[in-house]
Amino acid sequence: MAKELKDLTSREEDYSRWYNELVVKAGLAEGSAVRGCMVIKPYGYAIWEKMQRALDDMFKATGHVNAYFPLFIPKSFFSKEAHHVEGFAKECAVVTHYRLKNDPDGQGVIVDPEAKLEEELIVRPTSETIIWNTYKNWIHSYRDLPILCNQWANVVRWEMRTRLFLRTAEFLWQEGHTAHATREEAMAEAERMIGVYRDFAEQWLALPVIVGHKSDSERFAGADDTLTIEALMQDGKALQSGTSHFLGQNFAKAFDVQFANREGQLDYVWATSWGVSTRLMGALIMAHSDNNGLVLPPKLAPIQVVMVPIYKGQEELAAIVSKMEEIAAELKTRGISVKIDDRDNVRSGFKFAEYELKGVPVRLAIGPRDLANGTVELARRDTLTKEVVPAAGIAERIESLLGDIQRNIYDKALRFRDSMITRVDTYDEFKRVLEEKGGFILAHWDGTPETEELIKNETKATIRCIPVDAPAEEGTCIVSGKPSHRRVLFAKAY
RNA sequence: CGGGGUGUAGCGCAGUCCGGUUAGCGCACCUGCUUUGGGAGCAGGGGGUCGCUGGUUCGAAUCCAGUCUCCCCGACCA
Repeated sequence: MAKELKDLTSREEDYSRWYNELVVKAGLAEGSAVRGCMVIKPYGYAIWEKMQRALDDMFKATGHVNAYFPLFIPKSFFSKEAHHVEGFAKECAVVTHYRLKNDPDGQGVIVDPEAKLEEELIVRPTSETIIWNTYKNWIHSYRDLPILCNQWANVVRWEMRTRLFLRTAEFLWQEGHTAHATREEAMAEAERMIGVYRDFAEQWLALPVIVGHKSDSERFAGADDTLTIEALMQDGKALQSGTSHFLGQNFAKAFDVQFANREGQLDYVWATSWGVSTRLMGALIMAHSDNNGLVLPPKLAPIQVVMVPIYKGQEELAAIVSKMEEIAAELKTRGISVKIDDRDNVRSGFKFAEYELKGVPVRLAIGPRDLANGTVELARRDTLTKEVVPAAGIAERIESLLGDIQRNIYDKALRFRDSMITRVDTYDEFKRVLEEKGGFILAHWDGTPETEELIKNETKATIRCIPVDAPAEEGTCIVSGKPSHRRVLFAKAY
């Protein structure tokens, strides 16, 4: 039987197809009846739930609480912050009516023209406006600050082109919105949260990221500063995986949110917002998968250990399954999720391939030979290796193996990422590296939007970020030759 | 929104150019037997408003018009 999955290839087009096919075949998500939207299937959603839980814990640990704000935002809210509306107006879904009626001329229903809304409602593309309209009522004194809220929600952005997980019309995310008494406190909050995202990406997704500031032109609409984590995919393209914005007093001024400070004077509050989305699922898939399918970090795998019996006849199966249940019980007391696949309508070889496609980190096979010898066959997904080991002490061994796999996946991604960072000093070299190798490029830039725009138009590469840990280094811009004080990070991006 | 492709069984496709038996094939599914340490074999069986709407015709999956979906590329964007 032919392999279901195409080969992973570095050619851009094929990589796109491979990604899409993998997402569908591994049972993560599929297209929907509505253009640009997706159905997240139970297996994919289970991964998202694990991400949610881990992130939520990290938010709580940094003093945040959850809240919920409306899906619909009155249109007028968008005109209050000029940059914000410019950034989002073009891609919003708009509710204009509130009722349907039977079509008088035939079957089906039509929009009732009588039911036109006086003010249109915008389906939230992000919630800054409605939240700041609400915070206005919550904040009167410095004693009301800080407000540290997070919202888990869906948002809609009517993008022209969509891709499963990476850019869908509707997507799931969390958005934190905080209000502070001082500029310094708000800046510290924005920096703390990008740090939370970096830790989450590295420790849970096993994904190394580069933290930095966005350039003026890539900054969030309405922000004074945008911090980002940038990850590298296996095809050499970058993926913005999370952002944290310092909003200054822009939204406070737009929504007139003032408070009395300790000195009894009125001042506008300082704000941040930060978010990560189901796009992280795309990052997870593209960063680690191989030709056999997904490779999931154990900490996010819905099934961490799968057990496949190898048997002839019902009696043998019963004996093997009973042994497996014994091991499974022991694993469960250690908090490890286990599945025993005792289906008798597919053969073991089929199951092996299927769980590899789904990225299950550890596989245990037990056959009559193992029963006789007191052994099990232990296979790991990340290296595709297997060995026969004693059944005694297997739970402990698996627990430590899961940790090894988590580390190994991260280390592998880190080695790849580091091998794909190239320093260049001329524009010719820049173009050559981009063409032949891809990945991140560190180069000097004169800091002007004109140069940035020119590079983008000529090469499709953008400034992913100005890394926070970039050492001061005198040099000259690769395009204009003007002086530069540090290198910035370029790449083609999703 | 521009260019290209696509839509026929749960999935993947052929058939469309050149209209004409009861619309086929592979996988999956069901039944039986044999198999089982890396995607099993044989035999039998079930499953279709051919994306939707309208038109041409004695007759449309096939021709014409309109419309929608999904995929790829570009612009936009997280």
